[in-house]
Amino acid sequence: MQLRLNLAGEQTENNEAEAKVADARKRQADAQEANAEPLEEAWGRIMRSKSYANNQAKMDAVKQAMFSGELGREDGAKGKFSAAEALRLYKYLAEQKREERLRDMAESVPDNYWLVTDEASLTELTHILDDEKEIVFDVETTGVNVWRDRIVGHVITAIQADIHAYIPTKHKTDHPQLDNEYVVKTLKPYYENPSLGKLAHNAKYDIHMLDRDGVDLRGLTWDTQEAMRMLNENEPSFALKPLVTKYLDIQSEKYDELFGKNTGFDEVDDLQVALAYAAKDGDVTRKLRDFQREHLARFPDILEYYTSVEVPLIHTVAQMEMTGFDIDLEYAKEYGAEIKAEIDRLYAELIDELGDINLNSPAQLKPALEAATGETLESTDAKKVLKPLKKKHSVIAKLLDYKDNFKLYSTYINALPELVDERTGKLYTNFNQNGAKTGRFSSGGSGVNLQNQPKKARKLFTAPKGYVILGGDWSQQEYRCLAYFSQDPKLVENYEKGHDLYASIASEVFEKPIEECGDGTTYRSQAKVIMLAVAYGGGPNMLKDAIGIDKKEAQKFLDNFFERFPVVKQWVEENQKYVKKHGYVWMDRNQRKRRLPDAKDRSANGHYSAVFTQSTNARVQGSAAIQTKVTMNELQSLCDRKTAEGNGEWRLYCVVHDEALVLVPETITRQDVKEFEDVMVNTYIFGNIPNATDLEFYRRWGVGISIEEWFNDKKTTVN
DNA sequence: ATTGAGAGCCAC
DNA sequence: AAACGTGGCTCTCAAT
Repeated sequence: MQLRLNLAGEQTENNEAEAKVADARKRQADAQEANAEPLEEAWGRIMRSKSYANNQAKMDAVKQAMFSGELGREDGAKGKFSAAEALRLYKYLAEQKREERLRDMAESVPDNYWLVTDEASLTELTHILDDEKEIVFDVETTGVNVWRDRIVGHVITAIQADIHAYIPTKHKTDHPQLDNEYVVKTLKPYYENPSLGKLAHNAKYDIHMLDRDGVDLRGLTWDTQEAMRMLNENEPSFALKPLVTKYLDIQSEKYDELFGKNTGFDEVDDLQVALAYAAKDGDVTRKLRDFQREHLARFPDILEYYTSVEVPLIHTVAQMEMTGFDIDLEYAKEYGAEIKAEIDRLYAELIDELGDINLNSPAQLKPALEAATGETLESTDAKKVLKPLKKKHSVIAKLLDYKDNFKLYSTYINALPELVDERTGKLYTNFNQNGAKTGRFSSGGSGVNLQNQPKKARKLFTAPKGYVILGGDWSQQEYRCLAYFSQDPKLVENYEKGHDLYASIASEVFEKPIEECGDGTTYRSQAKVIMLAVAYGGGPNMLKDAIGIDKKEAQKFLDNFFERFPVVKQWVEENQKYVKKHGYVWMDRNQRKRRLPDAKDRSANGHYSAVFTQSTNARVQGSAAIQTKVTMNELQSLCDRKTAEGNGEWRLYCVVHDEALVLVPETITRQDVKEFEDVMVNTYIFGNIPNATDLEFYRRWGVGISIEEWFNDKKTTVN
């Protein structure tokens, strides 16, 4: 869509507006004459309609415009004014407002917003940059997909000089503009200069886009989006405009509302409009940073953590995302066909038994299943409801089998190959370094979440030729964190002596000698779940579902645990007390908070609330996430160092909470593995609790090869 | 056709 | 005495 703008008629604008009003009045009069219903009456009728209630804000805008005479009825409108017509008029009104707004923007560009479209101006800008310590940068693009879209212009704010420049390079316009290659070449030394500080909002996006143009951005000092996640993880939106409106009281329209949802910025043909919009982002990003820095200064530990861990992590994560994933398409095809055949077979058999229903519809499935089994089902939840009935009814066993296969096929095996990028042949995902409110990563955005790939799907992820994946899994990361926080002597001793934690817990909780609680015993696996329940703040309901026992027994296990580990119990209670009093809890070394304001309110009426379990869980989960993040930055340094040694490229590959993977040349040595392990184990330690990590090689992710096995096989192949 | 809520289920 | 953490994707189903 091209934007229709007429900026030539500045002087005639008033006349135009007057003419518009006159025209509207005339049409309104014509229409009223046609059906003789006064506007007041028509609106009185519409306001009683359901449509009005559903679209009140829009309707009110139309109503106001009609009563003020700005807006009349539709062209050629006949008969009674209807709610449907009012809604159509809203669209017309919104479009008018939009065009008016764009005109205003173009006409009221501040003097310190520079449109740079010739070499002399760009040179002048670079001279200003030579004197700057810190700049804001932002790239405008054809869209929001970093793997597909391209840069169409650069925003640079020179903070000291208070100059906000927009350098368009690929706008579809008759206006002259500089060539992108020339601009990139000119700005590259500034973008890549680590001692010229850079601010941005969602810098990872711009880092990716610049990388596409061969620029390795360095010197990032502040990201206003990530900073906001430090200041308030409960913020409803982390987009620049809502934040600026909320905290700086600077109004700004959303991109979609100004330019349309699927409009690339290159389609903005009026460069004054482009300047007004783009340069403002640079301007407000700097203001937002100043605001955030002032507030974070009150929490020096958070500020220190933010600048030393979160900010460098942005570059680390961008590097990791750029690595991408090789997907074994052949294998996916074969394996997919196999699963599909199994799904079809099971489907046919199930339809025979249950009738012609949609097995994926819980609403249809529940009654059909009840009829076939004679059971009364609470839901069709596989884990909770169906699994316990699996042995009793073969149809349920079959259905569970079907569900497993269907999920595996539709979400993973069949879906992954579809998501491979045609340009590079790799699969990409987005990692959000503060996607979870606890500070954990989330992943997804392009249809693939790398953090919930089942083992069977991980087999599709292969190392490229000449490379192998090296993975490290922190052993019991969150429980070590729990031991550290609580300082429970039994837990601490367990980790200091390197004993089997689950066996120790089983022995305590079930009062059995440790010999009966070793690997593979039910006691041990149940102890594992109990520990999980404790760390996640789970109660008896969660535990009973997890191990398939009744609630009473689950409660007994929990009681036993807390009786045997009273220090853990005390620590959990302290967290609850703390959150009740303050409305938040701290992560490890006060690096960040988890704000749970409901805890303060709820305490007034004495009800137990989810925030109490969250208060313990957030501390454990959030502190573990800090360990992962600090270590990731070190792993990135290790990769850079190893790559610089010249024996092939090392790259960060993926992170899944307590698991970090790197892609390394298959010529990797035992000494290299030792260095990787050192980084995993020694970068971030929870006080007196040592870390441990399980290392494995993968040709296919999920099919582990032990370190010994790898090097022994190597020897035989080399010889 | 597109959108949003809810159910369900994958991971740690 | 109670009580169950953090995400994202696919599917259905109903509403535009």
